[in-house]
Amino acid sequence: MPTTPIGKRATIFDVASAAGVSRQTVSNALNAPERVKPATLERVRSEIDRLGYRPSSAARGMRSQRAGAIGVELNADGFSDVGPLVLTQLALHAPSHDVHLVPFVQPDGPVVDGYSDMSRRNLVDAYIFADTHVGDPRPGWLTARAIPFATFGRIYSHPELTCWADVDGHAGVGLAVEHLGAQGYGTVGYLGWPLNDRAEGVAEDRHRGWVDATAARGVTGPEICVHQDLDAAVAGAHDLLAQLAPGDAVACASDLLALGVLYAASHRGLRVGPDLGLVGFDGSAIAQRHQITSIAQPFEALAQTLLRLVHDQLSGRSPATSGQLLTPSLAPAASTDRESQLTAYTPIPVTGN
Amino acid sequence: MPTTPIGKRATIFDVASAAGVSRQTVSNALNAPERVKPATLERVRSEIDRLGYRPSSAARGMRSQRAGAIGVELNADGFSDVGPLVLTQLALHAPSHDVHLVPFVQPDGPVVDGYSDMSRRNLVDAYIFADTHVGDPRPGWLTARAIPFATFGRIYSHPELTCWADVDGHAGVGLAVEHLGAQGYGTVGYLGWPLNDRAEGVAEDRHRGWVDATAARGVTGPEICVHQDLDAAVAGAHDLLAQLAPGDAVACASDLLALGVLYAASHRGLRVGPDLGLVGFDGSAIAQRHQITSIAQPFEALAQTLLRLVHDQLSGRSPATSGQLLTPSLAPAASTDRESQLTAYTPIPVTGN
DNA sequence: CTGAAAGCGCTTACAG
DNA sequence: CTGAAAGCGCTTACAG
Repeated sequence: MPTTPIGKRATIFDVASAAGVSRQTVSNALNAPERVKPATLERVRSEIDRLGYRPSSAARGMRSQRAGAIGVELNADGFSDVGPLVLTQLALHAPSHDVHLVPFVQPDGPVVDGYSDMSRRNLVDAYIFADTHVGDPRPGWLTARAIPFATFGRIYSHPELTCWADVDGHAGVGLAVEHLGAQGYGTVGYLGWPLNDRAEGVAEDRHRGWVDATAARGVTGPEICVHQDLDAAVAGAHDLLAQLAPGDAVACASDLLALGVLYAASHRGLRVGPDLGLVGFDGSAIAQRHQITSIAQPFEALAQTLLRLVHDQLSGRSPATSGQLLTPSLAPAASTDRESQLTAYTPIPVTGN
Repeated sequence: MPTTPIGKRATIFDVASAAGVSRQTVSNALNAPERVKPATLERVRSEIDRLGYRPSSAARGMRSQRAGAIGVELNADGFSDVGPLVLTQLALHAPSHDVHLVPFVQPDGPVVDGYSDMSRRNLVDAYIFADTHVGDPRPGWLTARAIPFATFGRIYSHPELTCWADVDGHAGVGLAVEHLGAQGYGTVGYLGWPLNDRAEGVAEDRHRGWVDATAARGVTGPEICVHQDLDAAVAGAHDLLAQLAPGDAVACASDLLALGVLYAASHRGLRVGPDLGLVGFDGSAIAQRHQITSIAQPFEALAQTLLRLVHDQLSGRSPATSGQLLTPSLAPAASTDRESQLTAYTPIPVTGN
């Protein structure tokens, strides 16, 4: 296979001869600048800039036995998991940790094949992945081989592991309840997910946030749990709204569930904002599109934390003593504020039931 | 920085001595199997399997002067561009082209910095990116340096370049119109984007699909163009529906616009399906969630085509003589079929006028 | 069909 | 503070 020419790169040798020093001094200027006399350093650096020199990734990796890369597993269906937003933030911040990302997909669910292959080729030094669950083979396999990794979401298969970062759903829903209280709404009901659902931990985490926050207010409210589906959300919201009065509010486990509340409320002649408080969760496109106040996931902090977790392990630094819980923030939508003047309502069909 | 031990990998030397051959023979078995005697090949391969040997990515890259990687630029906002779905498909099919992906983000829009840096480090051999536009510096910069690349979307800055793959919006909207005709709907109107919009080419492509398909039917219809925004879509849909009668239909440039039609229709007491035909475009989560028939983008074919385009260039093969137009497919939603029995309607508020 | 030599471009010891 | 030597693990010529 002939290689397409891509212009001659400058090598460390070119920089060394241009600066009148040896190759090692250039290497030191890059990797241990404190060992180089300031005047020499300055000269070397200016030659580096002039020639546009960058160390060859392959040569550096080969000598140092580090790929300088983090494998990131994507979900085969292209949704959820280490979602697009986290991946974007990871890609944005990877350079500051001196690594690049290598995304990969395993068509047959959470197995270990892809990890085994990439590690054998020394393609990556560590991994980031999401959606761990009881029975997940990945944390155990990696741990047994002392391969560094960090996960988005608690590691339910190995509660003793601390190399995870997660959204503090408890605090997030707490924020939602407080916000609704501060806006003057009365009882705050909850539309959430079944507690024994697939994403068991997440459902419970967010639910307890509502339990504790409403308990703190001294006023609890009705709750309904439904699966992550629009029709189910609408039906659940009707049940919930039947137990609430105008001036009350609903906190939701997700923006999709909040959209269901929006539909059901409208069907019942309730205006979200003036008549009913509503806060979703995730800060997703749904919330933005329908102007629903939401609890925004801290994607940037999540990405930075995950990168730091693997970076620390790669540096042999002592691991964190506990998982990292990151607090989401309130993303208010002006038009669903209590004071907003909603005037236009458009009826809309929802199929099913 | 001490390195965390990750278990001793087998090297080409281990395989060679285990199989009783020299290192080059192992290399040949991997890279030019036809040059190795079948019996020897078999013996080498069985040792490779037994030892779990994989060539070191860094060593191979250094010697062959190929990174074996494709840089993929992601949009800084995490949406659109080479979307999550294309990226997933790229990651899924990259191994069959013997490459891995390196996603990267440029915080300051479509510049050339990231490309320059990655190429200087020999981190990737080629690039894939999206959203080219008039004045885009990337195609010219890469072409001048003979760095291979392929784009998702036509290259408006360099019409002579053929290294692109795109969705055939013309054919897609044509499919939509034909489907609506086959279902027995009458006039087919169009809710699209302004033709001089940012995504100029896409808007025009899809619009002409409607023009040509309705002309072929011998019955044209009303058209309205609005920006990609739910409120604007609802307003535009009202204008459009005012010019249509029950039994007519609407084809849309996107699923979000189709959602606007769904809302406006419901507001006017029209049931999508029995009273009004509706087809969106993109096969997005919106269409699935609201059970809107849509034109699904061919993400897998797109990814495979993009990989093939860069692979051909890297192999020095003759480039394609024209861009690759991929035909999307109809993704019918049973509940909005003409014959469906829609019974449940839920009114829903849309904020803004 | 198989093997001995050279070298890809760095960094890591170590010696001055 | 700076430099000469060695070697990371492969593949690419080339010689047998």
